[in-house]
Amino acid sequence: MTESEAIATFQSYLEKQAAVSKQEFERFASFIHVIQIPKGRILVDPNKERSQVYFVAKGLLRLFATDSEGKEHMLSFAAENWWIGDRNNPSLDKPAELFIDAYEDSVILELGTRFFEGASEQSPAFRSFNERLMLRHMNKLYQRVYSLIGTNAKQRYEEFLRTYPNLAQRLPQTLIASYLGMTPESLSRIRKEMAQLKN
Amino acid sequence: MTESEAIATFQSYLEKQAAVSKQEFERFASFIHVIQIPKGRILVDPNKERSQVYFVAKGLLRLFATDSEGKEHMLSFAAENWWIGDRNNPSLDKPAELFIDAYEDSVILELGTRFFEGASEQSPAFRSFNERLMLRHMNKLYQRVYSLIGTNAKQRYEEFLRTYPNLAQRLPQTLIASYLGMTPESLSRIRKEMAQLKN
DNA sequence: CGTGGAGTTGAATACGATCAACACCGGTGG
DNA sequence: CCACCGGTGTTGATCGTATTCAACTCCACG
Repeated sequence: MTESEAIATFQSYLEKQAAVSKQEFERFASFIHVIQIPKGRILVDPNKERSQVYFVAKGLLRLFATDSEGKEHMLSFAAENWWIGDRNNPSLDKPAELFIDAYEDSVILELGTRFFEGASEQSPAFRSFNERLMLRHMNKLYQRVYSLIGTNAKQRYEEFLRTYPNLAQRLPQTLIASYLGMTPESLSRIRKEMAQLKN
Repeated sequence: MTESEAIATFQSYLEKQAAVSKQEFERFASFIHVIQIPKGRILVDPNKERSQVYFVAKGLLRLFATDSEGKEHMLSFAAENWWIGDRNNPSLDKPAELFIDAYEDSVILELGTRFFEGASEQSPAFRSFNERLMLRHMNKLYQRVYSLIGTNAKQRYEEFLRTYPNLAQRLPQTLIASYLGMTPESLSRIRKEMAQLKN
């Protein structure tokens, strides 16, 4: 995927989802920075400060934290037409460090403060879309908190399948398990049990 | 606490935190609706649609979900100078229902879409403060997700004590336990263990 | 007083974690 | 072409953390 294809993807996304016109888009397109990133490469780590918001044009990124023992915990992921990033307020103060890396070869758009300021000024439609997006994001997080404090491992996995049916195939079980707060072994057993009940 | 004291509290909060001037404030103060709510009263329930954002001038509110068995799960709470609400996108689609109630006698400000639109138009300072507020809120949610998927019950409680030292005294253990995704019995044992280690 | 909610404690249970062995596959290099 | 390897997932056995159920204490409040 070329840079201009990536930008075109983004433009069409904003046109459809946010009702941002082509003309408006062109006024802030210069703040966009396209990045090609190969599978496995780390995009953001807590040492090298370079924490922005990213729009995924192609591929799959993940946001995770490592604990004191080096174990990784999936906080978030993003495939095509999704956003990811810690939106400039990094750090889970704790003994945890935030990373973003590419789980597949990806093409992403790096969007900094200047982009958001520019776009919000140039396009009221973008501003209100961005606000709605953040609200939706917060609601998803509440949903996830609820399922973590209120349901067991099997229910969480079932909800995951309902919410992200497509990603369930694309992500390895290890990552899904981590996202859901369980071990890969547990997830494997849950899947086995579910498969048996089908008969 | 009188209505005008409540509004004055809010005004002074916005002045200090958001750099909103008194003059600006007066231009959108008319969209504010003060509510006195006694301990135990339900403010928002999934049936009666009346879901806004609330600013707590005095008292303590909690946002919780009930599951299919009627058990309550604490999603959030708010004491003085905090915000609470599901910001107009209700519903954890699931078999869960969202409620907000007063855990203490409270005085709160009801802030609807018209308030946010008005304030953002009248005061750029408010708009940018509101955006920062949402970012901070999202980061707190990520922090909470991390502690739920990455740490055990004791660590979660210790983190809670560090993050909300004041609320730890004000909230009954039942609610803290629910907030942290454990049973009251477990929390009780954790506290016992911690008290013994002190000696 | 007496009643009910909150917290504590104990015993038994269960869910999920851990540790370890193995199967399966896709890719790499001899 | 096959042998080997590492990564991913599966399965079993055991362990441990947290839940469940139940009884009891302690207050605050009527």
